[in-house]
Amino acid sequence: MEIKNIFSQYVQKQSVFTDKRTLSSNFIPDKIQHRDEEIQLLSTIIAPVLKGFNSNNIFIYGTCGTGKTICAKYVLGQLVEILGTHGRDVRPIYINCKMKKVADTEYRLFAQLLKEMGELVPDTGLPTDVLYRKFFGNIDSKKQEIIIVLDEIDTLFKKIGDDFLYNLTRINTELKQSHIMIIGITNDVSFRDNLDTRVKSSLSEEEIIFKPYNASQLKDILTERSLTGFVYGSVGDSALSKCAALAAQEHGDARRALDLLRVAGETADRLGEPIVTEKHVDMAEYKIDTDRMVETVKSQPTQSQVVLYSIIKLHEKAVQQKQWSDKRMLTGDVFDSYGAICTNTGLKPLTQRRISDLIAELDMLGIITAKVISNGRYGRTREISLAINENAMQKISALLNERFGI
DNA sequence: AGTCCACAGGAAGGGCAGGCGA
DNA sequence: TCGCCTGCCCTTCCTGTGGACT
Repeated sequence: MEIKNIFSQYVQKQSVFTDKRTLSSNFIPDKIQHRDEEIQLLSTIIAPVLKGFNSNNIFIYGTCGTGKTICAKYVLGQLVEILGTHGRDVRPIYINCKMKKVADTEYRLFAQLLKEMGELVPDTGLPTDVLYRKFFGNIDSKKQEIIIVLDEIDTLFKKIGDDFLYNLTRINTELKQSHIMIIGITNDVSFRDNLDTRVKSSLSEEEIIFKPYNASQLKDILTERSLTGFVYGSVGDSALSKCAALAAQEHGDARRALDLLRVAGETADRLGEPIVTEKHVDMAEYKIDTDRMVETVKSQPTQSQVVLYSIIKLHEKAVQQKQWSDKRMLTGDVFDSYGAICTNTGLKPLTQRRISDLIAELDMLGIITAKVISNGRYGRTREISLAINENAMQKISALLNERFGI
């Protein structure tokens, strides 16, 4: 079919969507359902800012998709609106600490904070304390309240420790005109316990816990969003229930529920069907998992991809030899397989120590599972297995075969 | 109870790319 | 341009570890 025809057919075709943006997990609706208490508590803690008083730092805990980020953004949005009318200067800065190469080191965190304040600094080359001073100078240049939202703060803590938190809170004692407030958002409930005592005491923070949504609450959220996102009557009630039920199984994850509904709608559109049904939700579930995995693998550096490729090759070999149940993949096996692939492709091999770290990273990403086990006198190692579905595996295997296969 | 294996994982340092100031 | 500084990635060296085996 000619491209022109594809486009013209697309334009003529009826879509189930009216406004797809409202089905995105980043979309902030006018009213957030089933989070009244949390929003009220958050607002109460932040409220002193309205009178120019310093407010406490806040830590928001809750599993994935429980509305932590959206509520924080919602409340800050309202605050900025009200403060604007009072002529006060408040500046919320949102940083996602999980973003690789963006805010995953202390240097990058401060570079990102400065960027958000309109000051660009080089990616490398400057001492970190120079960035501190720049940041300090920037915020203290006028009277203002800086509210820094550090999303997924536990990821940054695991990587670089808690010095950055200590430094951020200590800045307040030196600021003459301004004040910094920190809102930390984390999935890790034990996050605070792992902090150093001096950081804990300098934080003086309040805690808010977001409980997971249940299936009925998720359905309410989906119903509300579907009213603005879909053509009236184009989403079956059973499809909404299925999205809610599937997401409820995954720790009440609203993000997941919205993704499922949106992709189910896209699937129905692509098939030219006017109503989104359970069948589309099933197809969406499979597609989301596959796409996410493939994208994650694509974004990995070469060496990580080779390590994953060697794990896939070992897995395929075990399946071929029908030894899958009794043959386990260990770090040593992966390193040997990796070495062979490097030799064949002419790639410079890294050391086993480094490969060990890369295996741990792949585990963190959920592409593989690597469990530390002890085989008694046969040593302590990691038992490795793939954690991706068959469809994703085929796509990833083809992708890596093209790059590293011989 | 002691030994031993195959690593895990921490610490220190080297090499590299890139920025800064003279 | 050059020396010096930085962060980051990686290597090298090392100690620690859990449980099967002796």
